[in-house]
Amino acid sequence: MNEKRTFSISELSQEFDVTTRSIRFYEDQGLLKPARRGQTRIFSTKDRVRLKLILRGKRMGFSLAETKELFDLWDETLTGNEKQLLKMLEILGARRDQLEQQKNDIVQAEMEIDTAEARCRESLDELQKKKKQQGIKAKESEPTTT
Amino acid sequence: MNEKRTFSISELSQEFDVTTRSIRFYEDQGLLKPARRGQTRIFSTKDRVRLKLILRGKRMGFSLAETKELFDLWDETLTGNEKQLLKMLEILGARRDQLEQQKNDIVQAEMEIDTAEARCRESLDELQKKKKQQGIKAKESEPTTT
DNA sequence: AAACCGCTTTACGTTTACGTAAACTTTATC
DNA sequence: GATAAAGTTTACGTAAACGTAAAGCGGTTT
Repeated sequence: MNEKRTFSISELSQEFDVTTRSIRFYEDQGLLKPARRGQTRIFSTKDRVRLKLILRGKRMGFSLAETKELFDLWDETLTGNEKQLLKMLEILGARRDQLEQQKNDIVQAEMEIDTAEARCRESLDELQKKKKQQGIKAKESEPTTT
Repeated sequence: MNEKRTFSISELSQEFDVTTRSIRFYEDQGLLKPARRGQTRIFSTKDRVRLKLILRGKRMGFSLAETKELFDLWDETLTGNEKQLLKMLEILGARRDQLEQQKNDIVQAEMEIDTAEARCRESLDELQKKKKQQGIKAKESEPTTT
């Protein structure tokens, strides 16, 4: 089940198009905890998943600190203290609300893009018409070679 | 049609829950262009709309620079140069793609929240059962007062 | 007139998320 | 065994987005 593949820093770097510097930084901030063989980092599939989550979080506007908070909380949750579990549920609820907000934002943005695009096309059409008109005028005033 | 109401900096600050410092900063960066009566800023409804767009942009992970780029481009677009219009359409298309990506991210996030929540509830249920078991044991071993 | 309020500018400080360079070790290749 | 390639640490630099004083201006309330 739990795949036991491992990854080098450059493999992950390439796969997710992120610099090794960033990956090391994420480790430094406690978001990743790769094993070590001597000095070199060895990333597990769990690390890989977390990296994916980090990047998605960024795309969604989450700071690294926020993402780390979630990771930590999730780890604590696994130990199963009741208070932790309730807090986790609370936070998950908040996340859900946030996602709703983002969905609304997206819908709004899409509508605005629609109208903006429409206006652009209108303007373009008008320009095209003017061009054609000029073309006709030009032809009318063409000197005849006969 | 075009409402001619105006707003003070503190009105906007309160309405959108953003500091006056931020608003001034947005102006400084060229995102807002309020009129002036003497020294004091007077914001139009257009400024208000732009502020709303700025904030939504932030929630969606856009930088101020990106938002400014869009504003500027849109202003230029109004002058109606064909090249500008085409570029605008291109950028709008890119935005659309980005929104699609964000939608996917949201769907993924929602799924993960679902499973996380489910696990939390399972853990809680188990804890509850254990509590009940202990309760029964406690009753069984209660000394009878008769 | 004094004190207060809201607004202003100027300017230095701070946090986040890396970039970049230097110098060093480890691993692979010829 | 030299040399390149990939990895490492250390450390200083930077851009973005404000925060946070400090000090001044223009009304108005007492």
